[in-house]
Amino acid sequence: MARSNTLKYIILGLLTRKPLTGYDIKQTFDKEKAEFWTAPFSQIYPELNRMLNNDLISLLPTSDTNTRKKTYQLTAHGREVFQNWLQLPLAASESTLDNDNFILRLHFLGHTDPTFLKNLLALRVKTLNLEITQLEFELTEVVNHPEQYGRELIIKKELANKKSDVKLWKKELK
Amino acid sequence: MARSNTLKYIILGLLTRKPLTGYDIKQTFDKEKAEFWTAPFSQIYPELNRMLNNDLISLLPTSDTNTRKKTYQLTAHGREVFQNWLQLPLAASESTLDNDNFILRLHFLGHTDPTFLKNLLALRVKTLNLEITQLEFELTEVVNHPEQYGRELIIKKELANKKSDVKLWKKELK
DNA sequence: TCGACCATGTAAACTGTTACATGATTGT
DNA sequence: ACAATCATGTAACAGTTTACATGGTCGA
Repeated sequence: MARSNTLKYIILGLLTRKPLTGYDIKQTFDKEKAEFWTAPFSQIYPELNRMLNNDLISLLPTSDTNTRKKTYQLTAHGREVFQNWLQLPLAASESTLDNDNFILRLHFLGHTDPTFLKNLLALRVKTLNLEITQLEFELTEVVNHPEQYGRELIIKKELANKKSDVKLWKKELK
Repeated sequence: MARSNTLKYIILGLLTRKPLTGYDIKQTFDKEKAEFWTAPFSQIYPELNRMLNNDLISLLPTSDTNTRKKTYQLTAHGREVFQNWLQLPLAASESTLDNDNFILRLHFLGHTDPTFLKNLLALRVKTLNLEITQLEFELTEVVNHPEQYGRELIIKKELANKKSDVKLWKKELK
């Protein structure tokens, strides 16, 4: 996922909830990473400084002067950039939504915006159905090749996963 | 998956089937990528030259001198390196096998080595069960946080996927 | 002859990982 | 006093993507 600057948007997303330090952000990654993402300090701290320079975040003023701790909060600009990024996949007509971009956005949603959630789920279901059609086709091709038995198992796994996802999101859309 | 030099092993794996050019390898990626992997020419060609220098592959002698086409085949050394890489996750006791490393190895298996396939599947099932336990726990935590509704959905999706995988691999183990 | 596809590469920029470096705070 | 954890960073390296560059072959 090069060039998409994912880390920046994850940090923005985490800061929409509450102000955090770089250390807090790393803790959150370690706790939630299984379904999500991870990044080392050496990536987080430089990114925070870049974001500070770009006016996406600002230092939370603190009376505690004798500590090196830096707590960051979103600026108005940062909040706007994050909202635009959230909406991005829904902007283009005829668009699709891959799993990473879907998961990334879903992660930050609560119960507050059910319409947006439904749009996101609907677009993902549409994309999944396209992928399922393609995989069904690939399966018919590979069954004649016993030397690609491993690949056949992978396709079956992917099909089962995607069908399970469609079922889950459709349930949520009701 | 940095540092693990995945591309090298994928190329070795593809060449176990038959000799290929860099262009052929790219074609294979494009065709099989959905369940698998992708890489641009700018990554493939330099990698092939590195592998040639390391005696993992060699140029297939061809009478066709007036073409720039380069067809590569595995050397004995390359074949050995690939076999060692395949077995790697099974070597350590108390090891686990993440999805990427599992899929990567599974992709190259045919019907020829059912024992190895079963060992691989068994290790993956073991790992999946550990991950499922962890996700069940995270789910009990997140249900009290309506502001993390999106994350709750992600955990549910991951749980459904992993349980589906366990079912599929256990069926294959019988 | 012209466009699609075959065929191989280099350069620059970006993303991500590992190793290294430093020092403060908190609990036992 | 000592260990664990809090807290912030730099440097070097590895992997990946995008843009650029070049030329051959084959069918309509």
